[in-house]
Amino acid sequence: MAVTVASDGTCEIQYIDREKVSKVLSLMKPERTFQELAETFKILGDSTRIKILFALSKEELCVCDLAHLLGVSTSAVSHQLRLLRNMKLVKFRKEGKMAYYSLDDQHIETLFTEGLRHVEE
Amino acid sequence: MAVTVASDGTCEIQYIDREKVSKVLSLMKPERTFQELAETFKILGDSTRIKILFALSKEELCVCDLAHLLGVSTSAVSHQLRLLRNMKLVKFRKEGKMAYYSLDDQHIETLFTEGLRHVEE
DNA sequence: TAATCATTTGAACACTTGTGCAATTATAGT
DNA sequence: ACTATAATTGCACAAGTGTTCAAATGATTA
Repeated sequence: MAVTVASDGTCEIQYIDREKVSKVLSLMKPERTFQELAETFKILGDSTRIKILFALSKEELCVCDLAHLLGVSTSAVSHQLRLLRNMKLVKFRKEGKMAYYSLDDQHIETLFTEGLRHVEE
Repeated sequence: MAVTVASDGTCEIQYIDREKVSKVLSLMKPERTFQELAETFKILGDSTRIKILFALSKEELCVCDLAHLLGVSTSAVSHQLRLLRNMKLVKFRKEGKMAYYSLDDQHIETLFTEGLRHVEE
């Protein structure tokens, strides 16, 4: 066995169960899938955003309603809404000065319902 | 209507649909629940950790196997494993020099299976 | 046209996070 | 005891994140 270390820090020697590793390797999803998966979860990994999504799953609301509901500034809510909009998780409709937001992806709702089940045991 | 702004930046005036807001308010979960939910998703919100969990859902593996599988350093893997250990998502068994890791929470598996369904459409 | 207000935006900031590096621990073999 | 090695750990640092503040935008009303 060679006794060198790859420049990227990955160990080159050490013990490896080739059989297990190649079996798992064959089961791995493409890199892109894992990245999208991580991105999806990352969006849900913030309590402000979770609360926004939860609230919108119950009712269509404007920015100010959301701000009141969560006890944060409208600016903070708006920044997060933009993120959620870019990820196509919420949509909005303009009515005069107001912007009414609602969920754009009910998949997400089942995802965090599943998460709730996990947290609430 | 008063025209002041709360010190915390929350808008005090602006239009609020009291009925909708109080309805949603009554449906909100306790703060703690949202935080735990966010924490859970945050853990899944990193592709290295996702891959580790995915791999471990297929096979019990040692740190070096994981490092090879993912193409990252054992140090990086170990750092992440500690996180996952602290969150009680993985467990490990020591055998000689090796540490064999496996999933400790199959709930998580269903969670990211659900996530996969969402990503893979 | 002014004034008001809901919302958005950009810049700045403190804070968090993931990884590399180097040192360390623990176990096994010689 | 000495060496080798699997894994862990602490430190440092670049990159990323969430919020605030102030300014800007766009719509409504006087």
